[in-house]
Amino acid sequence: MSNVRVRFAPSPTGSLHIGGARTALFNWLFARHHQGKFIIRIDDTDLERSTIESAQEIISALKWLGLDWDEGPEVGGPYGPYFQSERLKEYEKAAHHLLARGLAYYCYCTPEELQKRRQEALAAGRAPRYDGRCRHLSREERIKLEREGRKPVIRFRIPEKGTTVVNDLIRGDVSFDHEILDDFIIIKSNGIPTYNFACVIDDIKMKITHILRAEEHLSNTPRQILIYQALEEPLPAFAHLPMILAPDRSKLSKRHGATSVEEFRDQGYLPEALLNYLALLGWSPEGEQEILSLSEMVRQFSLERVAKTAAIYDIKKLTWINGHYLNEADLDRVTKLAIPFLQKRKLVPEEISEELYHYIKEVVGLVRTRVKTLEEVAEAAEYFFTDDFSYDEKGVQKHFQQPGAAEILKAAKECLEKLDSFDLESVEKAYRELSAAIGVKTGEIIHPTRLALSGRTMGPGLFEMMVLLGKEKTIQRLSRAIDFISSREN
RNA sequence: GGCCCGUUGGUCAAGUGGUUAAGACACCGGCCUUUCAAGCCGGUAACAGGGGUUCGAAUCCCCUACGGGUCACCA
Repeated sequence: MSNVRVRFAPSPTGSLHIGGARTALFNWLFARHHQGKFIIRIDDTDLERSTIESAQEIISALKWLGLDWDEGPEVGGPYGPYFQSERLKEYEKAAHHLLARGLAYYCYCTPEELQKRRQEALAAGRAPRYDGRCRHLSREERIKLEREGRKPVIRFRIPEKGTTVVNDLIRGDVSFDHEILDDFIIIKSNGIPTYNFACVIDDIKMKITHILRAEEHLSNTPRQILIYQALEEPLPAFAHLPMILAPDRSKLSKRHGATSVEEFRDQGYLPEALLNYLALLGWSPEGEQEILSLSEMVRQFSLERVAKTAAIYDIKKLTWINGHYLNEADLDRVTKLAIPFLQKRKLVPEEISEELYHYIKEVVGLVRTRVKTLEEVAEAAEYFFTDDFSYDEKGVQKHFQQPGAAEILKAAKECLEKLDSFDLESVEKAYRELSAAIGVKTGEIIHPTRLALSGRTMGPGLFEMMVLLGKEKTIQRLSRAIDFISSREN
């Protein structure tokens, strides 16, 4: 029995980013490895930017990935609610506790004033810190400011001297001098707590034992530690995960292509592939095996093998891993996953009959070995569902514009027409015999035939393709190619 | 700018004082083959720079450079 309790606490201001997904994954792996609890909490204290749609989107992305949680939205739990916006009383209580003990105070500076001072400080080359001017306001001064109509915020009083050390499980001890910390806001003028405060209160209330989050939070940590101390609460362990960067080493953003879990899903990536790839960004398994199932990752996961270095994400490797899983996965599952992609291209109807399903399944089985995403499956499968395709121009030059090309196709067509059964063996046998009979290499029949049937120079094995397409379609497409060649010649 | 973190091939990365400095993706070549993939075999390619410490440093210390994070009534 383990008492490990970790949480993933996204703010619902957008979709689930792959960085966030990686953080969620590491927390999940850590919890499962230690047989602890994985908790989801929605940090929605930013009233302007938080949306319920975003929260739902993040939750559904997590579900799609298969990262299940023991406590949180939808499942509840003993330490709820799991939306910060529903826990306002808790923060208020804690803030007043600090206020009463002189560890926090009201500040009446307006955002405009603060902004101005910040800019002045920056321009003068000074650190843009809060100057502490409301630190020692008398009762009279406060009343006066309030009469001016100012709504105060509550600030936390940073101890003047000393340093706070963050004992990071990944980075070791990191110390921060209190001189660089300023009295930060814990409750905004609208009564809502800020992140640094709310998350500490919740982590305490939810009995979180380990905080695994992205490195961008490292410099917030001393402030949070000071709050734990002011509240006389034990500290959780901290571990700051390396960032995930775009190929140009900048922060990942839309201009770098897909960044959200949802987008990867829509481009035809499989959840297990994304998870496997994400696990490898910042963590490494002990052996040389990089293709790992979720349970294998759980077994092996350890913070000791998490890197300190920011990682640049590489879509090529993700795609390679996806290709692997695409081929390993159960064919029925892949078929079902591929259908929406075919529908998007209007290759199959909304309603799929059983007969059509079986055809699709065969097509998917044939093309998936040579592509890496579901999107590519649909692309590669196109000509199995429509006659409306054109011939690859290079292919035409290479295979149709050779002397005798039309004759070869004509001979092929006639030879296929005579076939009683149109299965793999008979079709292949017919072609081999034909090539011997007319004295050309098999390839000289195969290549133009492939182009005639698919419009492409590459694809699945020709005989499989012919059989799947069926005798009628095969002959029809050969005729079309023969006509095409003669129209070009004239 | 202050503070903090980091720096091993193009990318992910192993490595914790003595290694021919792993492995994977990508790239290149070969084999296989009806094409393209896959698969198999092989190849190119790295310890940011400079000082120390040490018999010996990718590994420890310092400096420089570079990259990233943070400094909000955002999280």
